[in-house]
Amino acid sequence: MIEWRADSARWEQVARVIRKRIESGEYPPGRLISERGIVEEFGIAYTTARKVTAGLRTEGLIYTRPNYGSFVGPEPTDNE
Amino acid sequence: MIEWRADSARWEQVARVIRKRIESGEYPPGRLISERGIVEEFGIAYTTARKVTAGLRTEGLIYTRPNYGSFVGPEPTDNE
DNA sequence: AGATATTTGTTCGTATGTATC
DNA sequence: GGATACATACGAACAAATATC
Repeated sequence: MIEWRADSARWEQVARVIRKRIESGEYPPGRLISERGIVEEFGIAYTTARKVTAGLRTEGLIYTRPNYGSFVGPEPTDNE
Repeated sequence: MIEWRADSARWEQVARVIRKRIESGEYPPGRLISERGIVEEFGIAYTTARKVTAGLRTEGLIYTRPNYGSFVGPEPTDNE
């Protein structure tokens, strides 16, 4: 369970945890936990979980295939 | 960008802009810009954007379907 | 082809706390 | 002190695309 801190937004704190899991290899390249999964695990609202994935996406740490899922790693290109 | 004036509330100033767009036909009957869209475009807080739609709703200029969206025009009745 | 399950996408509704004028 | 505005978060409903069986 996360001990929420008052000095940063919850979505940022959750993003930090997931970022660490990616960097440590706990979340290897491939499918990421779903947004609803994040809701369940961290006990946050869906709208907040959306901000988590949006943040990680902006960082380039994950990419998202619409209506399907998010993935750890760089966005794949066409020719492959 | 809106140049905020001190003589009226921000939500009123934004409502005035949207009202003009409706009356000019720039916003035709049908779906209105979302509340979050208003937040983005005008650089105001969500709670303030809520007051904008509330005001336009009170005027009867728009109606809102909960959890779905706001629409330009009169509230539809059941029998049609 | 069709039904189903899964997942993301979008939107409004509501509440709380903080800051500023 | 009250009104206004901002930031954040939770909750809920529904839409739409995708993959699977």
